[in-house]
Amino acid sequence: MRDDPADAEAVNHKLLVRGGFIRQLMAGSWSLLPLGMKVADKVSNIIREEMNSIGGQEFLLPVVHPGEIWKKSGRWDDVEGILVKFKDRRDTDLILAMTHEEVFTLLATEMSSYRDLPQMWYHLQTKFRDEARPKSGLLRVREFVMKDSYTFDIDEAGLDVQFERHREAYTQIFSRFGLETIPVEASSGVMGGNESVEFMVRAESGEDLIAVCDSCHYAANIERAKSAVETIVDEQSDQQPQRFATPGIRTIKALAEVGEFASAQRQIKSLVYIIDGRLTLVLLRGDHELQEQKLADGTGGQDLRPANEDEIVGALGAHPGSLGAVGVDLPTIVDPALNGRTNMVTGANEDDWHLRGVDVARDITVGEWLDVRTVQSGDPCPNCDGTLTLDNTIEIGHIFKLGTRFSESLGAFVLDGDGNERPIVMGSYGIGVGRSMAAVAEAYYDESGLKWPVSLAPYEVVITVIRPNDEESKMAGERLYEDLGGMGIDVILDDRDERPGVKFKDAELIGIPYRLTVGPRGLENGIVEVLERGSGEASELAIDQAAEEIAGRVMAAR
RNA sequence: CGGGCAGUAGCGCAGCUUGGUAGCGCGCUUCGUUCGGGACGAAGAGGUCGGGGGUUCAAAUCCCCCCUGCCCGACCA
Repeated sequence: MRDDPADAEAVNHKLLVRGGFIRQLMAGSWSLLPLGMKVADKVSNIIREEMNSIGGQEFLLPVVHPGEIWKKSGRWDDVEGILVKFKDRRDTDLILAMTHEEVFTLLATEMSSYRDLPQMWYHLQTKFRDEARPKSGLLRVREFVMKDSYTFDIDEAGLDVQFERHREAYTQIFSRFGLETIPVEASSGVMGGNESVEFMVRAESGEDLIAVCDSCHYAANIERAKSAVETIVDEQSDQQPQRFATPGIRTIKALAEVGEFASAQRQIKSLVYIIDGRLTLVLLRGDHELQEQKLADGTGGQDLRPANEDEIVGALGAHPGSLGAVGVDLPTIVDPALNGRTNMVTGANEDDWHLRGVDVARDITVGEWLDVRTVQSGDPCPNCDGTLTLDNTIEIGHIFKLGTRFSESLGAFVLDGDGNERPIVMGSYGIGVGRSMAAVAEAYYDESGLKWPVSLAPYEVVITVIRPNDEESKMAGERLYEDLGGMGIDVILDDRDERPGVKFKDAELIGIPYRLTVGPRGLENGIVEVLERGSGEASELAIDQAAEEIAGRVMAAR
């Protein structure tokens, strides 16, 4: 294809489609073409090598599962929405696997002794998640192949070891992909594990924000990131809160314009949430944003949503824009950035009125201090004196300490050395194959097309025969092809009867790392030309040494 | 699920306002001339105009319903 597909926005989408790697079937669903298949295979094989090297054993589990085991694990109801459920001819509930904890755990029930542990099992298998909004080519899809591994240990200490092994293997895998990953603390979400680390790659099209410290190693997903609070010294006020009229003012911004005393930093933002059915006030500094995931994680709330207007008016007697917590007897969660603040401004729970002179400690009944604010770029690091910045990233791997949720619900117990029955302690670890391809595409490209690293390139070398009708050129090209192939190099011969420019453009679009140009002009002098796609560097090699020299370079770069 | 944009040949697009039976570029086929960075000429092939219904003598074009894709948001193991 000469043109980018019109409906593509993301780089990986444009170039992978244009270069003939993938084709779309429907939203979030892609076919791999032969070129895409070759890259996917290389991704998979690198993952296999590294998984095997840390003691992983490869399996292959089914994609369609009985609904029953998902009911047992509790996920049948937990993940409503993206989990696809259907029935077979016998009216049995079935699901399409979105991951494979249940089935692997079921297999683990065969083990009965701590002597069978530890285990590390993995497979590369299709997952289906009915995402609300697939997008950005292969970055966010509904059907995809994932390497997922699962570890089984007698105790937390064992889990820690396997978790660390995965962390190292993942770093190694991604570095072989040519990607620099940032491991970040992440929220475990519905999984409820106690620790999880995501591997993030910086990319403009990434949809995950992470906070990274510029001086220490602190890095965390925005859903979890913390920041230190800069000290703010307020003017003291001995006065009780005073009402003042604020007709028509409904936003922090509008209120801030009333005067310096009401600047956003000096306002208390009052949000109303329904957490597991309980109406709860959440207070933040005016210029801070709530991080809903932190609220969910911090409260352990399963079902959490903003209150609607009726609920708010019913509970507080005013509409959003005039809300406050002074004198209110409701569960109240307060962000620590408000700790010790005095002389603040907040809503009076009466439309068009606010309060000033509010002293948090004196005037507000704090139910719980909980860090629930969203970290902003420029915030101080929670660990050191550094400053946090926010980066757009792609999540290409995620590792979880699962604990015993699945082993307990599905009955995977073993006897320990003292003869006591104990639930197996589990971990689960995932890498998306297609997403890895997309992330690499997003990282390595230019205006001419893709620039695959040698490790993932569909072909390592392309031999471009300028004039395939010229017998000498043709023979030289074929000879090189045979020689390189014989040395185990992944090589393709472009002897199509096309004009040279067409073949050059195609090689660049597809992103093959080395191009050997064979033409009459070079052959006269006994040379072939070498073009490195990555650097754009051109050089010449004697024809009879070219194969060996290039093979050497390729192998060094693998 | 809410908001926006779009669906016409394999790809990129025009035509729609003002109804008259579909066009351009690239690609494709054949022949010729070419041949070191997306060649040129000539002759061709290729279309249920996303689907259904309606209005009309007549619908790509007007009206109604639906489907699909992309982007933003909500959502997100």
